[in-house]
Amino acid sequence: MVKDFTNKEISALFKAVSAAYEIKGEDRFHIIAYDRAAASIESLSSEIKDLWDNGNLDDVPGIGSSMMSHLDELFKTGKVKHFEDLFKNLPKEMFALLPLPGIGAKNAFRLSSEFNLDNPKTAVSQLLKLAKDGKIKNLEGFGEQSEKEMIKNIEQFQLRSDRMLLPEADMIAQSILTWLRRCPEVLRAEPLGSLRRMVTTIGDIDIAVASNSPQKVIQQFIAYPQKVRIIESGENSASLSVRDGKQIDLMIQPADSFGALLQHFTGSKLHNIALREFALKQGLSLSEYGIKKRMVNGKWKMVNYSSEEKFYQALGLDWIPPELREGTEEIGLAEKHQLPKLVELSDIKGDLHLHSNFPIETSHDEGLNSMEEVVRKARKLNYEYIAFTEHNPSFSQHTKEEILEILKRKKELVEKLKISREKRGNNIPIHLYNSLEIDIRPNGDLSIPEEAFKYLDFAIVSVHSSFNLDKNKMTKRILRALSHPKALILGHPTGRKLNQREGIELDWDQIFSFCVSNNKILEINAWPDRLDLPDNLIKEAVKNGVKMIINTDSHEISQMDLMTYGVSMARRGWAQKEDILNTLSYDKIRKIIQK
DNA sequence: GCCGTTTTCGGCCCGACTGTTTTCAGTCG
Repeated sequence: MVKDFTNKEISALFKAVSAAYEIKGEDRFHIIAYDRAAASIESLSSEIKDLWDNGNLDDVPGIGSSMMSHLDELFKTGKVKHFEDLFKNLPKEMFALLPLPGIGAKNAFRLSSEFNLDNPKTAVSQLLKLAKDGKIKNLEGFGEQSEKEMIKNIEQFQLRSDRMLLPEADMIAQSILTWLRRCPEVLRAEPLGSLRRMVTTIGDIDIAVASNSPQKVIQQFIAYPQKVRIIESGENSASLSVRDGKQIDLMIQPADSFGALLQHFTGSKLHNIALREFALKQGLSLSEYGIKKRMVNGKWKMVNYSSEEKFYQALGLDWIPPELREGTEEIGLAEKHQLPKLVELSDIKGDLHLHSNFPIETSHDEGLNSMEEVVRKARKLNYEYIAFTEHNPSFSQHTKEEILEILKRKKELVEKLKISREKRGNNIPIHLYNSLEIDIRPNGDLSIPEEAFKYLDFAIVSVHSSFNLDKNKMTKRILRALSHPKALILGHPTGRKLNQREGIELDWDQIFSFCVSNNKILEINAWPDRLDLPDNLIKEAVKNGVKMIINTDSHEISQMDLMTYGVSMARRGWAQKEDILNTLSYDKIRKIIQK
C-alpha cells in the first residue's frame, strides 16, 4: 500500500527538486518551473492526490505533462526515480533547511556541507546551535547581522503555529480595520493577500491603507488596544502582534497609487505573474507602484492608479474579483469580458442547516437556542425560510419506538410554531421546514427507522464516522444514502476538518452525475473548520451542473452570521446565483423540497 | 519545464533588502 502524499509533502518535494537543480546548475527556467509548481500545489484547497485520482491534474496551473508523469509515478510507486537520481550526492540535510526563512538552495547546501550536518531530523536545531555559538558569522558571505537574523528566523520557525481559519483571521482584521478607519487620515483601509481572496486558511494578516499622512496612521495603528507588542514601526509600514502570536502587517501608500498597492499585495503570486506576463506583451511593466509605460522617446513613465478597477482597465481587462485571482483562466476571461457574476451574500434567502436545542437526545451535539430564538435571528437576517436540522436521535441508546416518539414531538412543535407565528401576524412569515441531519452509516444506511421519515419534510445526510473507507466503498456508501427519496442534501460532503483531518475519498464524477440525474444537492457548509465543499470541488460541481446550497450548520444563533464565509467559498468556486439553491425565493425552493 | 485568441517555439514578473563580492548574488513577498 503506497502512502498518500499530502500537498505539503509534494510541495516540499518539488521545492527540493528545484533546489537540487539550482545546486547542479540546471537551466534556471527548470528551477522556476518547479518553484511555481510547488507554490501552486501549496495553494490548492484540496488534496492533489484527489485531483490525480479523478483525472483533474491538468487544472493545476504550472503542472504540465512532465510533472504529471512524475506525479503518476509517485502516487503509484511511492517514489520518483528521476528525483531520486537527482538527490544522489546531495546532503539530505540541506533539504531540511529549505523551509527556513532566509535560506535558499545555495545557502542550504553550503551550510549542510560546511558543517557536516549529519541528520536531516536535527539539522535545523544543529544549525541554531551553531548560530548561537557564533560559528556562522565567520563563514564567507555571512556576517554578524545574518547570524542574528538566522537565530531569529529559526526560533520563529520552531514556534510557528497552524494557519488561522478564515473566519478567525477575518474577525481580527475587521476589528483592526474599524480601529484604523476612526483615524481621519485613513482614506481607505483594506485587507490584503489570502484574506482578501478569502482562502480557507490564513498566515499573517496584511492591511493596506491609503493616506497622505503615514505617520499619523502608524500612530493610530500602534495604539491598537488589543495589541500584544509592536514588532516594528517604520516610515510607511508597521507590524504588531495580537493574541496567540498572530501578526498584523500594515502598509501605507498615497491615495493616488492605492489601486496598484491593493492589486499587488492581494496576489495571488501566480495571478500576479500571469498578469505581468500578460502586460509585458503590451509593453507594460507592473508593480505595486503603478504601471510603467514606454513613451515615444523610449523612456519609461510610471502611471499611478487610485483604484484597482482603473488598474485592470488600463490592461484591457475587466476588474477581477479577488476570489478568482489564482492564476487559472481568470485573465483570459477578463479580457473577453466573460467573467462570471459571482453569487453574493445579499442573494441568500434562507439557511437549511440549523440545530436548535430541541431535546432530541442525539449522540452528537445539540444546539443552544430554542427554535423561537432561531426564527427571530432568521428574521433579522431577512430570510424567507429556514430548516431545523438537529442530529438524529442516538441510534444505539433508543428503541425504534422512542425515536419515532421524539421525531413526532419535534414535528408537532414545528407545526405549532408555524401556527403561532401566523396567529401573531408578525410581518412577513418565515417558512419553517422540519428536517434532520441524519448520520450515514458505513454501509450507506440512514440512522433513523424507515417509518420516521414521514415526520420529515426532507433530510440532510452526512458522514460523521468511518472516514477511512476506500474510495469505491465510500462512493457506494454516499450514493446509497442519497438514494433515499427524502435525502435531499449531502451535508459537508468531504467531511474534512481544516488543520485536523483530510476529507473522505470519493469518485466525484459519479457523485456529480448522480446529483444531477436525481436532483440531489451538495452542501457548502460554512462552519469555520469545515468550509466544505472545498472551492475547487465547487468549481467542478458548477461545471457539471450540480446544484449546491450554502448552510451555516449553526448550533447557536450568532453562528448564523457565518453564512458570509460559505458564500466566499462559493465565490472562490466560481459559483453564480443560479448554482446556489438558497438564493431562490420560497415559492421556488418549495417546489424543489416537495419533490 | 510550462504555456499559447499575436507564439506548438521561444518566451518566461517586479522591487526591496542584505551583505560586503564597489556591481552583484541570494532571498523574499
